[in-house]
Amino acid sequence: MFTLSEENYLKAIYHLELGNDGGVSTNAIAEKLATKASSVTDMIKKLSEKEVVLYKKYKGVTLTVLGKTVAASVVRKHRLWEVFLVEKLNFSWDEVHDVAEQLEHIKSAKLINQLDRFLGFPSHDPHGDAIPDKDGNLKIVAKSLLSTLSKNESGICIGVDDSSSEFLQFLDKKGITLGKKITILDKEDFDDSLSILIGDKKLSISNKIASNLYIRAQTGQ
Amino acid sequence: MFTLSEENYLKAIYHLELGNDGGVSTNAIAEKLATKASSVTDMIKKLSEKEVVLYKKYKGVTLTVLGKTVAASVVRKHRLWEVFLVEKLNFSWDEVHDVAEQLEHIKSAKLINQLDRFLGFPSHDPHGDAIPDKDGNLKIVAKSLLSTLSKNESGICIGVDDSSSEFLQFLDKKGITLGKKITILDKEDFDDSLSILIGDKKLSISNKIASNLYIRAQTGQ
DNA sequence: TATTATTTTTAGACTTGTCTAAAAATTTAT
DNA sequence: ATAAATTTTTAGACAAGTCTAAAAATAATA
Repeated sequence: MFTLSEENYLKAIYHLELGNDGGVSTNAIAEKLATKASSVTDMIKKLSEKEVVLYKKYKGVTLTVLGKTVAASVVRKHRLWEVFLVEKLNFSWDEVHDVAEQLEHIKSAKLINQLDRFLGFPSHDPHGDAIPDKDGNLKIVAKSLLSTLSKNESGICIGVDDSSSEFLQFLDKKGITLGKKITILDKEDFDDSLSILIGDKKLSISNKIASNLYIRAQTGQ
Repeated sequence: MFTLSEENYLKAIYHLELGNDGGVSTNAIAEKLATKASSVTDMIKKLSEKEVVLYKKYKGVTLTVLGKTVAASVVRKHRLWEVFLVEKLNFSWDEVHDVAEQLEHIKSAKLINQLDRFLGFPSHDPHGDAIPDKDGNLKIVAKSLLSTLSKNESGICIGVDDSSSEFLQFLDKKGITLGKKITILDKEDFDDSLSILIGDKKLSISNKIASNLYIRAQTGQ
């Protein structure tokens, strides 16, 4: 069994590993968890003894297979609860994170399996992130940032990179939601802003926005 | 804000106060929480400083109005989650307690209000216990133990006193569920066992069982 | 009422998870 | 390649919540 704190460290390392290949640094973990490097070192030693991370002094950590399984299970719970909150309890997608951070630590295999079934075995959370299956495996979907598409290309909006409240609320306001088709009408060389078609609406969005939206590229137009 | 541990103490005191009138003793709390009297004394001091209990050395504790509100809110959450688990996730009534013990500590007013709405504002949990409203008030229903009824009297089964897995599973096996009408056909003087009619079935139950079942007494038969 | 038994509190210690400040190792830059 | 900057670790401290063992207060009994 793992404590709440241990689970949070494992989850942080899990997310950081997806970005970086190779070991995750002490400082990176400290920043992610808003804690101090010395605290991270202490916890890493504990996790290392529990054989969920591989640790060499000054060389950062990597998750073991066991560690990855535990972390994925926490992520799975987090994302399933997010779906529950949005689909069943009418939370908006920018309100779910803090509550899911708490719910992800509830320990009950039956609870999470039944919740999964109750929700109809969803594959993605409200932000478009894939939900790990019972064994911790993720279905990987080829995705690209909207900012990398060229003029006249189009794709389906499948997720966000930044999921801060501000950004999500901005998207709501503009009518940009998961599953909608987006077509690049024009690209401005000056500031890399885009003119896009979403549904039947024409919008102008900055490069910053376009660099935070994931698109499933479409074959053909 | 209250810690998980503080909430558990407040809940324990809340439940003990409903039984005893007057102060709740250190030992009673220790037994309820399966901890040591010395730990209870420590925590009581903390709760006293936070003004959720009144404490005089050697004289036990009582909840303040604030304390009662906090405790009732935890109980409210516990019971709403129990309803959720049974109604939506197909838990049986003997499986819900441990999970609800965890879920009751999740902090989010919106979560619990929306859950309440989602469940259709239930008034009772799966064991027949009333669910406190937002302000912590309980709807009090006159109830009597089945063992106190006389021959030919009847009533609706509305709750259990003992809610251990064993007892609940026993009731399931016998087909005794909340809402069913029970009529006393006969009472055995020798061992106080009862012959009852439940639905269209005749059953013989011991006094121990009858002393753990609550009945809403009916006017007339 | 004096003595015994029980309950409650205190004192000191331990664990978990955190912190600050300083030392050690590693990396970067001159 | 040596010095400077950065990262990481160690050492020691602290708060929360718990424990054991012993002392103090209260309750029960003779």
